[in-house]
Amino acid sequence: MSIPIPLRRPIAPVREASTDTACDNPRVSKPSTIVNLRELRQSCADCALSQLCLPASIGGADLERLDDIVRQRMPLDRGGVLFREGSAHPSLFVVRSGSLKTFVSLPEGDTQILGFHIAGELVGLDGLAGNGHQCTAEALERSSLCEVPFASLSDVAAKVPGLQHQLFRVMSREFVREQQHPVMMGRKQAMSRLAIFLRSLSERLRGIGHDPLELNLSMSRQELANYLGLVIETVSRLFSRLQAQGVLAVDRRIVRILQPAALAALAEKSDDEGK
Amino acid sequence: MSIPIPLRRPIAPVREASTDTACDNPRVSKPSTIVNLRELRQSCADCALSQLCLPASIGGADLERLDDIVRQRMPLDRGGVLFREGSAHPSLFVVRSGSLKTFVSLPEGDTQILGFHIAGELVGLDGLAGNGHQCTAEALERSSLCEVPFASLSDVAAKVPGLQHQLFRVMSREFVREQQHPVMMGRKQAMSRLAIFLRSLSERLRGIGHDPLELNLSMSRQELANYLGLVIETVSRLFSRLQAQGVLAVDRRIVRILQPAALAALAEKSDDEGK
DNA sequence: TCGTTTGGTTGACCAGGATCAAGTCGCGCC
DNA sequence: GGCGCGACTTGATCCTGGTCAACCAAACGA
Repeated sequence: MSIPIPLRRPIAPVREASTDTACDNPRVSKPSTIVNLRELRQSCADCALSQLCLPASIGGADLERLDDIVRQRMPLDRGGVLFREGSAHPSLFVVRSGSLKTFVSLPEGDTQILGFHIAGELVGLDGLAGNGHQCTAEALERSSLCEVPFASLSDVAAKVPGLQHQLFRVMSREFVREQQHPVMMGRKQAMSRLAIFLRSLSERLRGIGHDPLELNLSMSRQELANYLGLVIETVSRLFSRLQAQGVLAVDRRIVRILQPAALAALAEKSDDEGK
Repeated sequence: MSIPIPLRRPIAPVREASTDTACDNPRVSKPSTIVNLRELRQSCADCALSQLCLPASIGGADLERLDDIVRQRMPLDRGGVLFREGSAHPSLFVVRSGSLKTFVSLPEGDTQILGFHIAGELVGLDGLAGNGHQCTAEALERSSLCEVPFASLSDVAAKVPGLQHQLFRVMSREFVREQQHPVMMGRKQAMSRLAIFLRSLSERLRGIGHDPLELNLSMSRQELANYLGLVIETVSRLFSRLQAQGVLAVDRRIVRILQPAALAALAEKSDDEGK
């Protein structure tokens, strides 16, 4: 099954004010992709995501060393590519606002989406093994990110033990998150898969202070189906069924969870027993 | 779908000589689970896996600091549990010989196998996020491992930049390996899934110097089916079909790849086109 | 040597989800 | 407004893989 990759918009820096919601620090005002140190330090210290991100439990002086190497990227528009499979000079990215997908391309022209990434989540861990990035990361909507070139990160982490430790923590956190994907795909009932996905997204939104019952899906049905290992028609039917049962209120990509308990039951239902 | 977890054999240390094949260094001779420093240093330096493992590109003096914290575990028998979901004091493990599976338990009593791990591979990355291990690791056959308590590892990595770097590399390597699981599960044709698995295992065996065409499966059909997101009968039928087509020679758990090209074609066949 | 057990294979049948094919809706554009 | 397009929905049909059940064979113990 192939996903038609939408045409890429140019990735050139955009100048107008971004629509970030997760952070409320000063806007970048220069066309450069690297803001000056003063602005940056402030951004890490003030960032609403700092507790989820690298700065967590790092003191003021050490935080400056981190600031030295963190680059704040210009916002990426929908379809903008953060990195591609095989690209050298890998970086670690933290999503500040918006959302991305990561995917690999398969021999016959198919793709497999590996994950969706919302604010506070790391992207690019696959690039640290020394062979460049192993997947492609693309924005699902206008998104802003912080970039940490891996080479510098490694250096600074060696000098700042707290950062090293936190880096291990967040890497492990992403590793565990990734493990949820095969758990979901292992379910043989399509309904379970969707329910697991919705609950997981709901929890992640809660983690960044959003209403966990109001899901604003940034991915298309096609992308969601691909991620779930289903076809688009099945996903569409599942949404309709959940809407008919009163579990969800679905309005295009806006999904409201009306009966969290019912959704949980669907997610946990095992494959064999009572279908 | 539930996997019946086999009865655990006692995990008590066993004294007789182990059957390791990957390493040919001196056998542990004391009932203690920690061998003395002299023996250990030698083991890391001499270990056939050192290039895949943490010592890679670490010099003599630094290697000793690593040796200080690496514990060589008594071999685990089939069914022996390395760690369980939720267990505190997480460690990183490197498989020296044998093989393990990692899995999570699901609400309704089901399980999902997350991966099979052969010599040279890391197990336990899920435990570094600070909430203990998030899955259970169990030996599929008699296996020996090296253990690195994460707390000490973190300390030493802070002092040995080369180790820190190598640690990032191997973590990323395991991260990428893990990403192959959903790629495989995303295929809708059962045959593709099995073919992808067999090829991947074959490649991993090649990486540790084994014959890549002679697969000695250490997991049961049940475990394999669970990993692939299929039922045991389907897996059994697939093996029979591949045998009938002359692609494989299957004798219980010994699988010989007779037509690597045919297997590759099956693995890469996309879901839509031609069947 | 024979039961017994455990793991695996094979067959018959069925159903859930894929496929194929029409619609429908929302939205930008002229 | 009306057109056209892409994203999504819905229906009808088919087929792969799940289910249920019987069978087989290697390993083990009495």
